[in-house]
Amino acid sequence: MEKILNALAETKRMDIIKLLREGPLTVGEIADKLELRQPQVSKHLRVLNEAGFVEVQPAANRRIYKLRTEPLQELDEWLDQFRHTWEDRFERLDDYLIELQEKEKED
Amino acid sequence: MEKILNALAETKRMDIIKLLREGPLTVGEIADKLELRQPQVSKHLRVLNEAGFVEVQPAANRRIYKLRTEPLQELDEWLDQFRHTWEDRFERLDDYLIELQEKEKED
DNA sequence: ACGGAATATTCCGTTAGGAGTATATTTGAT
DNA sequence: ATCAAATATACTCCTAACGGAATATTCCGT
Repeated sequence: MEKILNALAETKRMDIIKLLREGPLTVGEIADKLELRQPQVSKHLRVLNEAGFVEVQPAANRRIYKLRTEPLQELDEWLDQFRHTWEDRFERLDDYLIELQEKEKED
Repeated sequence: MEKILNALAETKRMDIIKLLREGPLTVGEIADKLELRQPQVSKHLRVLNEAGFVEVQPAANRRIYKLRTEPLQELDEWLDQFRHTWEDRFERLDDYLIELQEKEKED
């Protein structure tokens, strides 16, 4: 999960992901469309690959990168644990303040 | 969105978020429970705050930090654009390979 | 007003990561 | 076998960010 978030938390990599939503692309094409240098693209693709965001298909000279959505699904599942929270969360802050005062008295 | 992801993509901050799920806590309590030094906790809370993940309630000497789920909701909404993709995505890779060969012939 | 506790901020050293350039590697074409 | 194109890797530089220690700040109790 940390790897996934780290991969996403970088503008250029996020751009690549957005771009690959429209379909697979070669390294050179990505570099052209995003106006990045080829080495940077390769490096970012490496990170994305290690986080599971892309898969590679060699085609002769080139390598075609295709988006994988599994990491995003994982992120979605991770969010599950919070979904109930942003729906029926009751205000615990007031309770906590009282609890804190109780502790004070004990000392 | 970048701020949100950046805030999440850090182990300690993620730990703080997990911890705050159980309820609001003071800085000192967070430091104790996670075995972190107080200044680091304050710094991480600063980042979390700027990303909208926490709100603060001063109580005398202390400051009680409470989790906000809005950024997570934002993340959830951002994921929407991919949800259809990981359901009914058709294989475009083969098509692309053919398309690539067409381009070759043109040159 | 003073002192202590809780927290925020600052300064510093160290490290991780991104960008640029050059180079290695692979592949197809001739 | 050689060459050019596409890509990956290595090296260097530079900046951002984390961690630690010290200090500033705020607040309450006395």
